[in-house]
Amino acid sequence: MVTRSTIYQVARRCGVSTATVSRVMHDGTGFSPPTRKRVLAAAAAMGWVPSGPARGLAFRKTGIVGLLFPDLASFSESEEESPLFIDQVIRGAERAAAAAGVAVLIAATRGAGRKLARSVVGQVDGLVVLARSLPVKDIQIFSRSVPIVVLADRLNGSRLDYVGADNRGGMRELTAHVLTVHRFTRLAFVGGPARSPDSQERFAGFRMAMRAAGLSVPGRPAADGGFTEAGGARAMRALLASGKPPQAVLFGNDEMAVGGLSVLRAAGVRVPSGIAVTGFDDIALSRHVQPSLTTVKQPMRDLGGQAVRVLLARVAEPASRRQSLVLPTQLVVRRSCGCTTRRGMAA
Amino acid sequence: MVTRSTIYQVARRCGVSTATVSRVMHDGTGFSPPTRKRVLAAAAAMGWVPSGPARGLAFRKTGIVGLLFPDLASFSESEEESPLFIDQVIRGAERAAAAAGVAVLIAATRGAGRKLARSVVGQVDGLVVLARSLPVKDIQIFSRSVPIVVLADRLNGSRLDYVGADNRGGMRELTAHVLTVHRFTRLAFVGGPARSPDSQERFAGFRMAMRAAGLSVPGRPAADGGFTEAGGARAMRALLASGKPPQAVLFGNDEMAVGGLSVLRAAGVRVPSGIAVTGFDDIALSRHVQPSLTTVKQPMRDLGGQAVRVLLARVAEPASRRQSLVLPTQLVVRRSCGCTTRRGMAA
DNA sequence: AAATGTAAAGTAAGCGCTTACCTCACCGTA
DNA sequence: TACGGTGAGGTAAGCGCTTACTTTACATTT
Repeated sequence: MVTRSTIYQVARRCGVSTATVSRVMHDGTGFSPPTRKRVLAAAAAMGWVPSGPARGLAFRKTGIVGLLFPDLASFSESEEESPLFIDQVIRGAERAAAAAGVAVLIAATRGAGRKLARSVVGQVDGLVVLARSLPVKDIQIFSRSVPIVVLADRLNGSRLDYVGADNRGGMRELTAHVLTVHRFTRLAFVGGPARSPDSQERFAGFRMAMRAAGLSVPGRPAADGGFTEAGGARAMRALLASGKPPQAVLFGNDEMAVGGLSVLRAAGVRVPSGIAVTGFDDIALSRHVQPSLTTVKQPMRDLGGQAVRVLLARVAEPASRRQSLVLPTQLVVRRSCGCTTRRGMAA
Repeated sequence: MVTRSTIYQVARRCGVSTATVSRVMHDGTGFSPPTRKRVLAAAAAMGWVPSGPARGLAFRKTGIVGLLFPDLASFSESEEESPLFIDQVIRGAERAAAAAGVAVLIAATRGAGRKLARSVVGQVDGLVVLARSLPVKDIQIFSRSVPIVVLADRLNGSRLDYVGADNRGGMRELTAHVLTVHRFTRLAFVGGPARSPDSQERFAGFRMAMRAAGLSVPGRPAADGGFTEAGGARAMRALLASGKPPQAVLFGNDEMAVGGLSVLRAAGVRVPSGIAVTGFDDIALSRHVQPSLTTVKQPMRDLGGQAVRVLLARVAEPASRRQSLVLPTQLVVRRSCGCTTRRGMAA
């Protein structure tokens, strides 16, 4: 039978008051060595574990940070292929949190997740909200109760801390690579959801590079692939069907690029000789597809880690200045763009 | 400034008692429609979010389940390649939990994680302990405070609920495939850590199939690859160096197999024509390596999900009978064993 | 008109822990 | 001998919420 013993029971068992037990447990002062020993022994014998809620109430601090994310997985085509992005973020967050001695409470806000989200908010010292896992309105509301840092897909105009990757710079660099190294001139950019700031920023980077190269700059992405593999495939099919296909297709993320690649394979178009392809994110899969995918590496784990660090900093210092952290991305040249370099060793 | 408002403040604002507010919030009875409206409005206006700790204390239930796992990642060679196993487990757990309206508290118990583990125990209604993330002794101790289900790598002789995959059956089936379909007779089994029940069970399955085929049955694995990619590579090198290499190498998990494959590639040995290779787990990577890996699919996500379900069942019904759930595995035939089938479509 | 029932709302006792404040015994010192 | 100082340890007031038990005010019933 499981029964939590309380500090009161421990106190009784060794004939002291709860205050003394509490003091011993906190390595405080106000007790003699023998007493300490007795208390420790009793606690161990009873398998006492302090009640989180009780401590939380008394301390007004739970030692837990929350991580809210959208349930990408349930929208992905394959149940099995996990959208590594969020897994990595979780890991990074978990590590940074563990380093500070706090645990991470995770919850996906699939659609009607408001109730769960609320309960999470009530339990944590601070919250990391990944991308659009929560309506902006709720983010605002909840931010009255706990510190929140927005991770990726920035909320423009908000006063909340932000951590994200340099989408614009990354895509600019990638585009420039395709433009200058491979000398393609007819590029198509496949975006994610139109209102996603991430997608917008990447598109902006694409435009910057196009403009810098003196090429005509499209006003909008050639297609919207919704950031999913299936969407990428759809977009690719559309591009193939459209009279004169581009020389290179720059996908807004890797998952779409993977979808695009399989459409090209099915259509008998060789990559990169027929059409070059690139992605964004550098998910684990990217180095293993054929041909391996040229992409921009998002420091996913760092994103999670930094988000938690920024969060904890704010928890410790609520009045500190707003932080907005833009982590650098890194161009990862593999085969799909036409380079023959053998970087990013294929497995 | 972030300030949590309390139920007391909400009560004052609309001139009722805290009891009334609480009742309204719980959709209870004992208040008039107009009162209800006032309370709701006040709560919304103040952005009130119930305090988790306070509820937890009062209810003696937090609505959180914990998931403890070993920090595989920090031991893996590459920082980037994530050991998908645990990511999937987390996802499965998160989903099952969300379906029941509870959140998941995760924490890796890297070495000195006892303190964090303790605090997790204090915060949750129940705990899933993945593999050997906690010393058996601690599992026992903590199980006096909260229901615990052991996930994978069973604790033999324990009275705790258990959820795991059919390692023995899976490996038996795989071995039989290699034996009968491909007619190899010189097989080598590369195990994980010697004391890992998972590894032992897989080896047992291997032996069963060998015995059934009338072949000589080794007393111990041909090598110990520690379940890591690097360990698998080491093991493969050892096998190559050992005079007469086997016709097929059955790795105890996919990560080791991947390590083995790269060693073979580097050594110029073709797979499967030179040496056939198989894995176990079916991590996402496996279908993308060259050649794609024949393996046994562990229902990783299900494992996490079922673990949580079993846990919640026990939380709801502490006295119910001990559950021991062994989930079926599934043979996934790809190219690395010599089959030319084109199942498990390569990406 | 008194008795009874009922819906609405308040009172206050916890839940398990922390901690400010207090008591007590015992020490050294003037 | 009286007194202040000090270390050990106890008391009890919260922390924010739930809920059993009451109270109050009417509406019904006899």
